[in-house]
Amino acid sequence: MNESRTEHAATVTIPEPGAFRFAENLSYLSRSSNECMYQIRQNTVRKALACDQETAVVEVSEDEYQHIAIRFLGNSPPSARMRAYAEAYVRDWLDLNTDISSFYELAENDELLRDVVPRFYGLRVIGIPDLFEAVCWGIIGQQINLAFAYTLKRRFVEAFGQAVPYEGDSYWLFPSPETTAGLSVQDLAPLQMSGRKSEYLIHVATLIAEGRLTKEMLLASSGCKQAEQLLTAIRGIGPWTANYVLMRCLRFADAFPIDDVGLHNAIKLLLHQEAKPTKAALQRLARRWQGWEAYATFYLWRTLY
DNA sequence: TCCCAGGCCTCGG
DNA sequence: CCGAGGCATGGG
Repeated sequence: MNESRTEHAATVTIPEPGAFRFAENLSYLSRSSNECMYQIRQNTVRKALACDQETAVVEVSEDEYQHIAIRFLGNSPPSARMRAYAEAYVRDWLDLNTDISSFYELAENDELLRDVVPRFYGLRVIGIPDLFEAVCWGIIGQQINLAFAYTLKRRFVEAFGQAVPYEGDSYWLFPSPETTAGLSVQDLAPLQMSGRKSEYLIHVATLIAEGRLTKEMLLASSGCKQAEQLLTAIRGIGPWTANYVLMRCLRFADAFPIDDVGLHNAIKLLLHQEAKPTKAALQRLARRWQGWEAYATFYLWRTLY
């Protein structure tokens, strides 16, 4: 064995659930070369994590026994807290705790999913475990093309986030709500962020920094609809952003961004139609996805890359 | 130049 | 409740 210099038993392994393929998920993670929150290299993904004041860079890969391996890079061994945090983070990120077999069963009888699901077998809804990051990504992505959204996110992260260095590269931690709450619209203008979006970001940062919006609060809702109402009451968060966040961060399987233009385009292309589906057509399609709207949406999005 | 992007808010009917 | 207009900018 050719061991590297990190000798502090700093690997956590997680058995993969059924209907999971690491490569398929890595393929989704690779969709933008402009992504700044992690780096793909060969068959692994590297990312900075922070737990309390402690930071780490981890490399997530798949070992030969169908386990996910989280290896801590760097010379200082992670604390027990950090190890536990990293495992929970990766479980959430890659959705390792969800049994999706009933989604796959449902897909077999669906005119759209019947063909799509086998193409991307083992793909999970990739999460954005941090609430502030998820809301920001939603707001940033409103109304602009995805390429520009990635650019805006990168500028925001590199201007106000924290770099964790490893082997000459910077692994970025997302800007904190506290830092963002202290910014002004003028601070964000040089990033080419619109004034309106800057207001939204700063406002939601303030809510989260003050503890007036938390994941616990949303998870304690009676259901997806009530959680959606909590979110859409916030300026800058409409139905699309709310459902996007509920899907990617809170992991409501029935979250459904029905207004999403990407979803509309995916359906149009798959059905070889001239026009995008009407709202009524979308509702009709989604009736069969009940309880799994988020997964259905994510798989349909996947067809676009 | 024009239109579309992983929308949302405001305002007038 | 519903539709139109404005927002800012990049990319095809």
